Amino acid sequence: MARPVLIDRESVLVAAYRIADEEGLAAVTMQRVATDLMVTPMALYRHVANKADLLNGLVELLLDDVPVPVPTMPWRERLRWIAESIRLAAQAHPAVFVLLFQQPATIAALDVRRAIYGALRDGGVPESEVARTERVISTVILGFAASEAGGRFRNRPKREVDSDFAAAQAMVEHYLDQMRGEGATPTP
Amino acid sequence: MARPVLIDRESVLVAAYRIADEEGLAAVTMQRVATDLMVTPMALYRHVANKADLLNGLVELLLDDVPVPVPTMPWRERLRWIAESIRLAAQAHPAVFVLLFQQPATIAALDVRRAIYGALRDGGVPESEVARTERVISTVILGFAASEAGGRFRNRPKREVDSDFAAAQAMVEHYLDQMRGEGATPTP
DNA sequence: ACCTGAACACCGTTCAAGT
DNA sequence: ACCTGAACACCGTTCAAGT
Repeated sequence: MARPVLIDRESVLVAAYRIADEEGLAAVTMQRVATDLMVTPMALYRHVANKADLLNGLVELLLDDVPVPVPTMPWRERLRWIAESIRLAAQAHPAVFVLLFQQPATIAALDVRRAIYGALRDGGVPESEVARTERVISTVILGFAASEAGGRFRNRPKREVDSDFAAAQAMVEHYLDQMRGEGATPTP
Repeated sequence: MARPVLIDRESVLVAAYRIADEEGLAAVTMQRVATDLMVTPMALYRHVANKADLLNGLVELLLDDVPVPVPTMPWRERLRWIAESIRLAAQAHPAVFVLLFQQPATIAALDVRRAIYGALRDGGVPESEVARTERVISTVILGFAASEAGGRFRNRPKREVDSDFAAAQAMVEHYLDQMRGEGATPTP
């Protein structure tokens, strides 16, 4: 009988993801991932091209963990939901999250970006300003989440960080109201 | 005669800084730094505690490269100057800049933070709001600069990134005007 | 097709030894 | 005090070989 398949790409990524979450990126080595899967390090190379490919896979896994809101939700709530989801993902997977900053924005988080576009359009942001507005507010939210994930706020009490996040969100919302133009309908 | 001293902490950091700038963080190894200084890798350990200490030293070097504005400058111009300086430092030293996100905000950039505090006070931000306002606007500017340094915008034309930065700055300035309160003096 | 054994060039770091 | 030689346990990655 043929030998059973021991691992596949997904099991490799999941094992690496768990190591990153529990012990940080430095603990994610080919040898360690292999050990956890009870194979030799060389077996991994049939499922990931190399270590860089493995790390890219982790970012994909992270983005799959960011829930996208249903389009029936009011647009403002959708944006708040996305911001909150990104922050929660950063808190749950800080090691992987910082890798997001090394990836082109056009590749990472396609679904999330589309959801933001939809909310901005429904909010009355002119089509010509939708793309830029998304880039600017995404940078603010990602910057905050990455600061938290990377440890920039590690010496600050949680309540303070929470209210800083609320302040950043308020800043974003005010910017948004400007982008919507003066003739836009008030907050739905 | 005594043998001449070959290296010191500063020469080690400067050599590593140059390698990081020219070839990225991955090229910064103890062996490579030692080779450039024409000593053995073990010689470095008399001047830096270990590799983590060396990387921390690079962040200090980076922050020394961020010029702080003179306090005679109008406060709004001081803030713009700082934001611009941070962005330029990120562009000049992208590899080292991303390390800033791994450091507590309280340790890194003490001088820069003090300069921002001063500008905010001169701008009429109430004392009780100075610290939080600094944290929020620093996060926006650092987030933008780190996005650029990390390559999140690498697929976008330079002009677009420049105008995104201007938009982010406008957002920050608007937030600031709110923090200054309604009775504050108009833009000096 | 999938995994292993052996091997390579590199890592960071230590310790005792030299000057 | 400062640097080196030798050594250690680890990296990522390749290639030929096994099943």
